[in-house]
Amino acid sequence: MLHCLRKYAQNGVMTSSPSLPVDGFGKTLLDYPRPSVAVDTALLTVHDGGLKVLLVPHPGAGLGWALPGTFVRPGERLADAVLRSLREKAGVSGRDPQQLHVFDEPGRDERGWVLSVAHVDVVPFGELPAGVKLISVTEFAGARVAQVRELPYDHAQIIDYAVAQVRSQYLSAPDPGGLLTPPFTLKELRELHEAVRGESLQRDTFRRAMEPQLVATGEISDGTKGRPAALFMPY
Amino acid sequence: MLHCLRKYAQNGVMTSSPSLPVDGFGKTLLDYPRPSVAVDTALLTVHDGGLKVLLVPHPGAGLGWALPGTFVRPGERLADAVLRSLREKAGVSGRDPQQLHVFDEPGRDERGWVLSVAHVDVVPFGELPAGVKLISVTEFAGARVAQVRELPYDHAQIIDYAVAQVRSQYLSAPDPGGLLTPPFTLKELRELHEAVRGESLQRDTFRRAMEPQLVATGEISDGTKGRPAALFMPY
DNA sequence: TTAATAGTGTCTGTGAGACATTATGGT
DNA sequence: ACCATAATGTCTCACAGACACTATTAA
Repeated sequence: MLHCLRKYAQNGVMTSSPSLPVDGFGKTLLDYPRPSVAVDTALLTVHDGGLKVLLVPHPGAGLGWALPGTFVRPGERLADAVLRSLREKAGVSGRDPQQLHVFDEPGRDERGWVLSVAHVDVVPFGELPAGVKLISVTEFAGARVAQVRELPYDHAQIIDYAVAQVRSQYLSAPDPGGLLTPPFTLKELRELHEAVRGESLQRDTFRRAMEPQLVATGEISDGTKGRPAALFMPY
Repeated sequence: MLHCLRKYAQNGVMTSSPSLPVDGFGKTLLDYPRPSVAVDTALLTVHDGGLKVLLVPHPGAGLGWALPGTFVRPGERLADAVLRSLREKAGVSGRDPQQLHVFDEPGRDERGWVLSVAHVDVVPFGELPAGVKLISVTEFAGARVAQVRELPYDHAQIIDYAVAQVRSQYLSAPDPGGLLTPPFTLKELRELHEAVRGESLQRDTFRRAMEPQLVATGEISDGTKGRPAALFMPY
C-alpha cells in the first residue's frame, strides 16, 4: 500500500515536499481519496448579429457535441488548463478565462468521481478557425440551448451561467471582452452590445453611458453612406 | 500498477461503474493524477454592531487560527462537506453554503496539490456555541482582516470574497441570510443591514426600499421608549 | 437637393436622498 | 405636558428614456 502511495507521489501529486508531510491528524494527504478535476469552458463569440457558443466533438460518444474541456494537470492553474483545452480541442487562443461555478453532483459523470470547474471566455469571431461548430444562444428564452439536444454532463447549465455572466458584464462597460478591434465607431460598439445582450438599445442613451469610458482617436470612419462617425478606443 | 489502481477504486473513487470505463483516449480516469480538493468556509455573523467571521484552531500548527475546512469525501456534495466541517470543527449548523471561488495557486498548500473551493455562509450569533473565536471584518478598509496575523493559505482572501458577496446581497433584499428571527421592526432590520454593510443607512430611504418586500404582521413592538413600531416578516 | 447617418439639445418621469412634519406610545 | 421614537409628506437633484433637431457626408 505504501508503495502504491509512492507511485502516486512520483506521478506528480507531491510537488514541493518529498517527505510526505502530514496534516493535523497525522495522516498523509494521499490517505484521502481524491476526485478527478476537470475544466469545461463555454467559449462565447458574436457572429451574424447574435451570441454564439463554441462546441467540439464529444470525445466519448462518436457523435454529439460538448463544451471543450480537459482534466487539470498537477501544478497547472485552472485558467491554464482552460487555455490548453481551448488550444488543443478548438484551435483557439482564449484570453481571460473566468471561473463560474464548480459542478459537483454525484453521478454527473458515469466514469467516476469528477468535479468540473466551469469557465467562460470570450473571443472575436475572426480568431476562430474556419468551420468550427457554433450554436446560437440568443434565440432561446432564458439563454437555454435547445439547438443541440442533450449536451453531456452539465454543459447546458454551464452555458446558462456563461451567458448570464457575459451579459451582466456588457451592461455598463464598453466591450469588456475585447471583441472589437479598436478603433471602432459607437454604432459598431452598440451593435456588438445589442448582439451580446439580445435586445436593442437606445442610441443616445447608449452613447451617454459609454462615451465617458472611451477616448476619441480623432479619426473618422469612411462615410460610405451618411455622415462619417468618430472613432474611439477603450479608455 | 493495476493493483494500485484497483486499490484506489475500492477506496471510493469509482462509485457507479466497476468496469473501469474509459475516456475518449482509451484511458481510465485513474490514469490521470488527481488533486486533493478541500472546502474552506468563511462563516459570517453579526454581533455587537459589526460583521464578524468565525475562526477555528489551525489543526496543523499548534497555535494560530484558520477558517473551518475539510477535504471533500467521495460521493459528497461540496455544500455537504461545508456543512460537515462547520458542524465538526465549529459546532455550528450552517444553512446555505454558497460557492465563492476555487483557489488553485500551486504551492498554496505545502502538503501537496490541494485545490480549495471557498464558500461563505451566514448564521445568527445566537446559534453559535459559547466562546467561539470571532474577529471583526468591519473596522478594516477593504474588508481586509488584520486582527489575526498570517491566516494560513488564502484564508484572508476568502474572507474578502465572502464579505463582498454578503454585502452585495444585503444591498437590496431584506435580510437574505436570515439572521433575524421574525417578526422584527424596521429599526432592527436597518441596524442589521448597517452592521453587515459597515455604514449607516438613511432611515426613510431604507424603509421605502424594504417595506414592499415585507409583510406586516399587524402586531406592534413593545414601546419601552417612544412610539411602538410595527412588526414585519419577510414576504 | 436629397438620402442617410452622426451628434446634440431638451423635456419628462422616476427614484434616491435629505429634511420636515405628524402620529403614538410611555413617563 | 413632555419626551422619545415611528411613520409619512415633500422638496430637490440626478439620470434614464424618449423625441426632436442640427450637422456632415455621398450621390
